[in-house]
Amino acid sequence: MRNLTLKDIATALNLSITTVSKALKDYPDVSPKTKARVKAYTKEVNFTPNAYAAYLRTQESKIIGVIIPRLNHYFFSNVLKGIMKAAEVEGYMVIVLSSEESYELEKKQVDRLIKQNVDGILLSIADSTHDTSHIDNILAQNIPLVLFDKYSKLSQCSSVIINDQNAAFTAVEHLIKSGKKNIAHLRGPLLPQNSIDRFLGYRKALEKYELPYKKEWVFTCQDISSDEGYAYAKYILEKYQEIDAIFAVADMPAIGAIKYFNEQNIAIPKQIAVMGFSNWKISGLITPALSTVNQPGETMGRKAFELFYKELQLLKKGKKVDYQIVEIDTTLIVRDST
Amino acid sequence: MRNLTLKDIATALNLSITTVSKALKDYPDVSPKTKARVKAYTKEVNFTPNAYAAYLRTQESKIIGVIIPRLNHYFFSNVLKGIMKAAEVEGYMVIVLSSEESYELEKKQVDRLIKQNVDGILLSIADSTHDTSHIDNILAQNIPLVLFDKYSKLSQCSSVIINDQNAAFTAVEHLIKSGKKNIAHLRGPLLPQNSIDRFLGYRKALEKYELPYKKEWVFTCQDISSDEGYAYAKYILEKYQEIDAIFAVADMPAIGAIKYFNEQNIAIPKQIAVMGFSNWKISGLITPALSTVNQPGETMGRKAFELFYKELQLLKKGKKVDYQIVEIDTTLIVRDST
DNA sequence: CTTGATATCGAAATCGTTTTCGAATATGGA
DNA sequence: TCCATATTCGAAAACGATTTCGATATCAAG
Repeated sequence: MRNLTLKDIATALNLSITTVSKALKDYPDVSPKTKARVKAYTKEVNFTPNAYAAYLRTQESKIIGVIIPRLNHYFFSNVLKGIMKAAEVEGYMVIVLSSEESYELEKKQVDRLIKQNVDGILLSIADSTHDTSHIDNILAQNIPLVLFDKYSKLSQCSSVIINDQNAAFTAVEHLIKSGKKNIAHLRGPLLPQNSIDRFLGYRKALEKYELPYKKEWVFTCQDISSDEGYAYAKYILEKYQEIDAIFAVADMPAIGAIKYFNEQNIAIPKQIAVMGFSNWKISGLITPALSTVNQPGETMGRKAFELFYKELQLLKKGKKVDYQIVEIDTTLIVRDST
Repeated sequence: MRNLTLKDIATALNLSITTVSKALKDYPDVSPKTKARVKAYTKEVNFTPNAYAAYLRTQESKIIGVIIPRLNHYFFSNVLKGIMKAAEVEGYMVIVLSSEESYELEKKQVDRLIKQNVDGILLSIADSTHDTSHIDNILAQNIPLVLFDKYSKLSQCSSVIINDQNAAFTAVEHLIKSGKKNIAHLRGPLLPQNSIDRFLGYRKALEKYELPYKKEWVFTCQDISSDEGYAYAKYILEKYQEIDAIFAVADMPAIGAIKYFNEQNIAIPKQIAVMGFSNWKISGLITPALSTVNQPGETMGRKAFELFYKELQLLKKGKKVDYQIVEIDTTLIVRDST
């Protein structure tokens, strides 16, 4: 039961391969009558041209590649969802790869996608990525590239991001306005821009409201896990009893902290408030429900695809494409933990 | 900066396209010397044959398609991870599609994958899928197919599953052995086999330990959400105070129930115990931590790919392939909610 | 009746591999 | 020296679509 080919259609309709192909693509030099005949028949037998053969002439694979740092990660799953929905509308397939937060693997995955001749690459860089030669490599080959969420200030390409600094500022400001004065920060690793920006937002908020910044109150989460949050919560309770609020770089550490405080019967938010970041599904389900910053993953994904698609159209027309940076709005979500 | 082709390599080395191709594929009729020369050069210039052109001859795309019911779903993310890791080892790319639990969309996605000429399809059927003609269609075209987790008893094809009935039995048995006597069940929708089997496991456990089965104590979760769990928990507390344990078809409803009980200051597990199913990441992080059944997603994904790969090898050799059903072990995870 | 324009179609080249089959050269034995 | 057999290579035909360009048919105008 081999797939049908243009030739099959042509012989069945007593036409040439050329005419069938043209009819399907609405070329002006085939009569409306034959067009209708061809289209009716191809619909009847459910024919669509072989994608790979088409690629060989057009050099368009109608496939894009997406690399995310982690697969089982609520936020990135949502981004994927946004990408796929948008891709489907334009008839694109999505190949998904994971870098597992490893720079080496990320380079390798980029290489695989280039070899696969995808029409574009959507990438969220790994925390451990410290140089951008592989990214520049993509750009050098004129493959449309869009970074999302985890971007790099070093590379000159389209990106879809949130304003981490402002979002963090707003979150910490909310803690301050609710009366908290000694606010600790569970920050992310030193490398990714997002960690840096959220940390800067935290500092800026303290500064504006003239609260003390103490670097002992900033704790670094290497892999942004709940375990780290749990451990730091314990440490804070033992060592810095004056701390009355925690702003975490992400929901996971915040949830870990809440778990520990629950176990110790610490009143949240009365004795200590906890603020997360990202608005994972889980954050609304724990007790107390976690206040956090909503980071609209699906919207980011959709935007990222749209950016790619626009670039591709320009590229096909031979026009100059210059990169664009889209900032997605975040919102503060106040629940019971603050 | 066009990609290199065999022709480029051939002219550079003063050989024919044929010889270069053969050298790369270790044909016996090219001398070790030229083989070495070709391989050294292709490595130097980082050449790999164009995948789509190769497809045209070999009819192998080295791409598989995966359809899952939901993208932002911890369990399926883990399955994806397992599939991708295994696929990568064999040089396969993975196109991911989502059916969003819709039968119509699932049919469409299957169709897209067939049109894309993927080498195989890995599928977890949607809850709303009520017939299997699209699945039979895959099989009819001789495309290797592996179902995972959400399978159907109707289709004769390879599957990777857990023993839902046994797993549920063990979970309920644990509730009984911990002294609970009036056990309610938040079941899934009526259609998917998994819901049915978990429900049957629940009944079997009650039966074995001679506990009453009351159909009023079985509540159906249409979309297996935390909201449903929350609502049913409230209903149970108001209407059936004698119920002292809940076995949920999945973690989400269980977590919703716990949330409500926490709000009402109900002692878990003393007054009412709660058991989930699937072992989502979140279930260990709430308070009290949720007892559940571990469903090893990554292992399932890996196994599913392996099954596909084995089938493909047989198919290529023209051997008869008959389908296989692999059962993955689950384990009971006892935490603080029981 | 010729000419030129227009509408409709098809032959053939092309994309980059793979693979069959035949040609050329080298090797070895009688 | 000559033939038979290995060894090593390349020409060419696929794979299935797209697209350029030329061929034919039709028709109106001169």
